Amino acid sequence: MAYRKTPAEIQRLESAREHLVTRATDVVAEVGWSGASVTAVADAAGIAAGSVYQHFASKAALAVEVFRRATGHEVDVLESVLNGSGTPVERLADGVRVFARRALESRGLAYALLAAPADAAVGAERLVFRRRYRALFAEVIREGMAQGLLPPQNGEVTAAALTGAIGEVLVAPLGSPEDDDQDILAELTAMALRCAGAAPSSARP
Amino acid sequence: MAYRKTPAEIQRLESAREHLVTRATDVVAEVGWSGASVTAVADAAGIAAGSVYQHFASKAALAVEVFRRATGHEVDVLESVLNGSGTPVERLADGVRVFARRALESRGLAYALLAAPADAAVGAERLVFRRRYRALFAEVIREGMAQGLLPPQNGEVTAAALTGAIGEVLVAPLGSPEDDDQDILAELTAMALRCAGAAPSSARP
DNA sequence: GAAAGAAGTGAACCATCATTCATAGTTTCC
DNA sequence: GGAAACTATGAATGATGGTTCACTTCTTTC
Repeated sequence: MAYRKTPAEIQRLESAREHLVTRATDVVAEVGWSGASVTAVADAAGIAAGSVYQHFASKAALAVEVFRRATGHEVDVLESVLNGSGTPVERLADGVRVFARRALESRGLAYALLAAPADAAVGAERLVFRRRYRALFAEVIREGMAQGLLPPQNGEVTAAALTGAIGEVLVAPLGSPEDDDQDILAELTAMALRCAGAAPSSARP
Repeated sequence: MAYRKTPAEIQRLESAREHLVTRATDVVAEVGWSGASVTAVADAAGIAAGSVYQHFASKAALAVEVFRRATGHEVDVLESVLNGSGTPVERLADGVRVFARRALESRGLAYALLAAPADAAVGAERLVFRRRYRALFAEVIREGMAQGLLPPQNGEVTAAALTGAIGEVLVAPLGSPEDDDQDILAELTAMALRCAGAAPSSARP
């Protein structure tokens, strides 16, 4: 008499939700938050608009999930690089490089996550993640200072600056059309090291 | 028979428009773009909602005017400082300091202009002004390089980074509550100089 | 296979605001 | 003073897009 979801059914629902989040992310990457209406997202996922509400209480909740998923992944990657091997300065350079490369490889999504106008809930979430980025950078800078590789400074300020600087450089339609991503990457990394006060060319080759 | 606006009438209309822009700016500074509905703005200016359309073709046009007015002023101030007296490095430091101080003095407005979610027209305008900030910084950096005060670098990238870094530091609710604006200002300026690669303490005292 | 419980559907609903417009009020000019 | 030209008003209008819900379709259980 009692109806209980069979494991297969639970699995199916779970992957339907997953699929929705994935496709919603695609839509956001392509047309930005503003273009990602419930209808558009539902269409992309191949379900009815109403069905979105089987998985999420509101559009905002879905948007937040999309943001968390994508950004969380980037934070994890950055964290593992920043806590990897090498001197703090080398790790900082690697972190910036990896972060920027990934962003340049999927510009649409990067723009949506970093800068595009978004609804309030996503905006709030952005602040949370910015703080996490900042904390990660701040820690490496602290280590660099402790080891005498970086000059004394307010690590929080530098970390915030790095976060902002990287975002701006990646998002701004810089100078000449397609100014060669390789160049941008190199310049950005060099800038980040200067910003933290690293001695010139103390980074990994 | 013909009706011609008398000078006094023209004056009255002009200052009504002015008053509207001013009050709209206040509203935006207080509650952000999202809270600045036509009704709210009209109320603040003491006129009816419909009257807004005597002065502006659309809400977006008013928003753009508010943004241009406020941001244009900041750009002018920055420009005059960056083109002032002293070495390029000193001027860069002064520019960052002045810009940041002004932003900290009216945080609400600064946030609205720099970072707050805004409608598309304002977003587009923001890009335009960001480019102007970038150009201003880039010029000083170029001069610094020419005079051998700054190391070789892609000035556009550094300039974009500075723009982003300053914005982020100013907008982020940094670390400890009220971390003393004076400190933030000093650290931010120091960071900017490092970022451009200036030799330590080559700035004005 | 049939009843019960869920999930899926999509058209209708509704809230929010920007915008309009019929009306009222002002200013100009003879 | 009064006609003409214009400005101000604010309630009504309309567009957008998230959310609901009566109904259909699918799953489970016996």
